Amino acid sequence: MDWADELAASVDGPQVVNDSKTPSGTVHVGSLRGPVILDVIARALRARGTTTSLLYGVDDLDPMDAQALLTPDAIEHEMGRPLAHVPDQAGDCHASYARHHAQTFIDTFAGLGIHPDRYYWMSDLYAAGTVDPYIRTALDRAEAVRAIYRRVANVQHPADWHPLQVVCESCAKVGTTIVTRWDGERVFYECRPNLVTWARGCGHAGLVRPFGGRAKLGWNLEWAAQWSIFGVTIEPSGKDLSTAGGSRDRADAIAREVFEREPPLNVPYEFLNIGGRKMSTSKGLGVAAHEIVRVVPPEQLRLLFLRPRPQTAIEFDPSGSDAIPRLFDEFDRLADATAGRPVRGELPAGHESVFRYSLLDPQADVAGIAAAFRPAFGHLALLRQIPGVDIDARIEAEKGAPLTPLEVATLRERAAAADAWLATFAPDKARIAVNRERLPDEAEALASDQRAWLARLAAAALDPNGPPRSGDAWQALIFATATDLGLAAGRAFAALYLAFLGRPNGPRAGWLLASLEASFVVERLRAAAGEPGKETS
RNA sequence: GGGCCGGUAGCUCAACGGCAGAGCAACUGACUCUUAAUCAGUUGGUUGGGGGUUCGAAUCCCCCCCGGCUCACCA
Repeated sequence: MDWADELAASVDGPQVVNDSKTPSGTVHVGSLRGPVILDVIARALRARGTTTSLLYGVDDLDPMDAQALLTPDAIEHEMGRPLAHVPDQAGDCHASYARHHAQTFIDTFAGLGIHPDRYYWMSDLYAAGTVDPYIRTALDRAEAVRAIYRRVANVQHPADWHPLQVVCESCAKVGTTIVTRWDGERVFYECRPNLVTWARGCGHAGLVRPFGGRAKLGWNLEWAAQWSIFGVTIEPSGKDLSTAGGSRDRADAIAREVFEREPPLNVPYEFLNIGGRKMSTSKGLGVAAHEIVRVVPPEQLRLLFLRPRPQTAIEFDPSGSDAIPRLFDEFDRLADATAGRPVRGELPAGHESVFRYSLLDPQADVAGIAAAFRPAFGHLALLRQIPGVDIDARIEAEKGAPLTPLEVATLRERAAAADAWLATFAPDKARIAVNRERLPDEAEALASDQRAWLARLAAAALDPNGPPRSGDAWQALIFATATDLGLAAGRAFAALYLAFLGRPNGPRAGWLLASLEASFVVERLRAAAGEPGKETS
């Protein structure tokens, strides 16, 4: 964890770490990198004893622009209105659309162990008059703001443009209005039908005191105002904002030149790419966000996001790959190292921090958690596919002692994740399916000594006391018959897997056979041996 | 067009001025209850290309190639 600890070591004095988000819709997994980085920075600062507060803003006075999330008849009326004023479409008792969607990301953050000291709502700050001084300054210095836009972003606003949008007194929209005059107390604004493509203004014009929530600063100015209001010292931002001439450059310049305050330290971060492409559920590229959350538990997801340096793009391609099992393995390796168990291979720099920051609870008993027994994900995925396996008993046997409550919880979490993985991303080679219809084509590759042994096993299964009933019994019979014929155990097992699974390896064969009906097993053994199967009486 | 990130073993990545490494995969061997386990070992590299700085460059500088993201309207 070089990056967060280094960052924490590079700053002096109390720190205010901030981020904010527009509650316009659901949160997708790629967008969780920012909050994780934010949280890790705060934890790293606190680990050094730095007084730190972690803030998260809800930009709920931003205009509604997510058409897809509205009912068709609500689009004309709601598009362009402040999110805080749009009714909750879900109708589940939230005061507004903004409250509803903000709640989903607050819940998501909490699920990832991210608990800001305070959530603040821009609609509240505007209503309370907290933003008014910045509105006044921005209007007084509108020419300076326009100059910044020209210089920094090469954006040429009209000479009468002002960095403020009034909530229209007639139609209540904020996304459609433009301010063209400021007399020191009131602004003149127009609600234009065609100012933006995604919402239609009503044509109203008026003169209004733009304070107390009746108007909203432009995005870049609102950002800079937040910094001044809260004394923000560190604020990460995604590459979409951190690009040259982008929002962050503009907000930085506005902070310095208009609000006369040094902007916070930026920690630009890259995104999460799925298979080399930006994760996008809407385009059908990559993977739906909610699926990943089901397959990757919170602590592994934190690890995924915090292990690389923020400015490094994360390539994550869970589909048909071992990326997810590897993520679990890496987590377990870090746990082993933290617990003082021997670990193969190299460890990342500052691996203790990487593990500690991956945990949900910042106050967690790191040593105790690291020492806990964790079943390997790939192994668990295998066990989940074998019928009749008592997973709890099996894992407990592997540990060699009763599982603690924490270990049981980990096992449950991983078993669920393994099931979800097998149902979605797992490569075919990770899936075990007994081919019940017919002998797999791959069984043609069986050698004559293997076929002879399969016939022998089939015969042995029928005499003298009927087929084995347990995995142990099958396993014993497999070894006994193979030894009789002088067949190496490895070749015997390979023959079984080819006959039943169509592949040269598989799960513990005795238990696999025990999970199937004996008649089917015998029939298949004979078929694979080259004997007629159906005709056996 | 501007910006950012990346290109190192088959895959995922580390090394950030001092002998190019790990995990996984592959391959070899061991193991009579093991068969995706465990253990031991092996293979695998012109660090995208070219120049420069340096006693020494994957690492720093310049140019180029490739891949990706992002901005340029709004937030």
